[in-house]
Amino acid sequence: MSQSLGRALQILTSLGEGERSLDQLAVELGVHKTTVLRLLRTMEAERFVRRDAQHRYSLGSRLFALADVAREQHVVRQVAAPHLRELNQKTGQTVHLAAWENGEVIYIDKLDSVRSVRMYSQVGVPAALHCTAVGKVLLAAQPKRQREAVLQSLDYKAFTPNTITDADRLRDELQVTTERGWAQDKAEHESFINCIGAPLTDSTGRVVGAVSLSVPDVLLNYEQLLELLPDLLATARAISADYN
Amino acid sequence: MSQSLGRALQILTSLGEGERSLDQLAVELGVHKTTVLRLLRTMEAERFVRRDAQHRYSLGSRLFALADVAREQHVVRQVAAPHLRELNQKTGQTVHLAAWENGEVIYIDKLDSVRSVRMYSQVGVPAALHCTAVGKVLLAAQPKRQREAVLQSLDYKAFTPNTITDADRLRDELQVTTERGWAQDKAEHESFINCIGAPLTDSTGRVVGAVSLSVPDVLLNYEQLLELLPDLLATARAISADYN
DNA sequence: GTTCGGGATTGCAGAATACGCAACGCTCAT
DNA sequence: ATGAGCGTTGCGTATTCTGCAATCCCGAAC
Repeated sequence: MSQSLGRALQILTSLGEGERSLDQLAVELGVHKTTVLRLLRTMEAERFVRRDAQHRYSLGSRLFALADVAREQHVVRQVAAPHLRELNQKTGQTVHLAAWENGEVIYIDKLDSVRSVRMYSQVGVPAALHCTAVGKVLLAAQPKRQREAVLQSLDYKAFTPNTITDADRLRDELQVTTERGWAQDKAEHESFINCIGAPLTDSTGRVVGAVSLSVPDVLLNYEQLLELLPDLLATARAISADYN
Repeated sequence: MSQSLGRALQILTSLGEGERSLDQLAVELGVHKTTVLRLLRTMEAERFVRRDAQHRYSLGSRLFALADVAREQHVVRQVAAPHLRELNQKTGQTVHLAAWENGEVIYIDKLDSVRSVRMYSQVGVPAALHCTAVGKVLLAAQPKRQREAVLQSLDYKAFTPNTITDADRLRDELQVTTERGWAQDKAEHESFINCIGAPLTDSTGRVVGAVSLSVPDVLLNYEQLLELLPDLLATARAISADYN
């Protein structure tokens, strides 16, 4: 592992939370100002960070440019996008697209509900594995070894009273998920919000992503949400079919 | 300057053009595979890159997450956004927002024309300084020393027959720009596309950005474009006023 | 099932590189 | 004027990075 690069990435992450001055960053990383300065210089030269007139640093424009491509490059996203829009319009509810990345489940795309009820998901950020529909779908699809490893290492934070908080119950839940072909989240992550999620597969049957519908209780109760299941599954199938 | 960090940024830039394998990257950078591997590992750990099952590397999700914040953070963009939308809707033409960053002019935001005539600008990417309205506005606003330095170092690439190709003529043009308070681009960057641009100032009068309108000749000739000048200037004033 | 080959990965020793110290400079405020 | 608070620079040291060579892994071909 490269030390200086690691620190540089820390800097970027930190700048993601807001502007910083030179030694604010030095203190945060616990290194000498000089070190931070040299890293910032390097990143500034490539426009990964920018420095304003008052010598405050923030994220640079090369980052937007890259991010736009990164998003587009995501093959899953490309083929899924039109179908997600359709599902979003037909149901009027919040639609999520997520993919397995590097031992985590990451939200790749999000289409908000027409009634903008705020949800704590964000594109590019990892989803909890034990209490989201997409998390369960993707975890259930992992090879046994990896799945077990993850089951053991999760911290099972209880977000709501319904959250599954131990490996055994989650293992059972994954089993059910695999068998019926979709996952549920009955207010396990956010109180009063239920979700259902389905897997996306490539031509070989390998799971490459997950789609989900999220609906606040006040709009539809869980049984009413289930009436949208056929739409969700149809969307998942359509995306999978497009995904040659 | 940090060497390893520099190489890491090169890797990211390269991945921005598409997926790469380990030694594709090694060849591209002209370094040993080991070196590339260590850098990739570090970035993978922070989700700046991801690796698929076939060991091909691509940009990771941390990047989207950061970019979203970066864009929002851009103070200019925040206050400008609603006004730009308004200008875009009123005129129906392509609107650009750009800012000075680090010796370059970067497009921060772009709202397309309703008639989607394609333009070669892209958010996050630098604009040419000698042949775009935003470039002229922002260059004209730089302190003399820096302005002169830039004037000398530009390469004055001739994109069209109208492009200004030497420092002296550009210096005059900047002079005019400053005096009348707005800049023109009469098909200097793309043939058949004219632009007008105006500066955004903060409360102290310092120029913090530029807005421009771009219209293809087939829709409006230059004189007709000038009829939109009051709208452009009004928008620029409104943004500047909001920018406390 | 075995062998082959391409690519990824690891250990290691040498050397370039990044590190932190300390001194300097700059700007702003008192 | 004077000083405080930051940012910046030069430089010697040793830590970190580098590239080589050997090894491993995985899939393909026989």
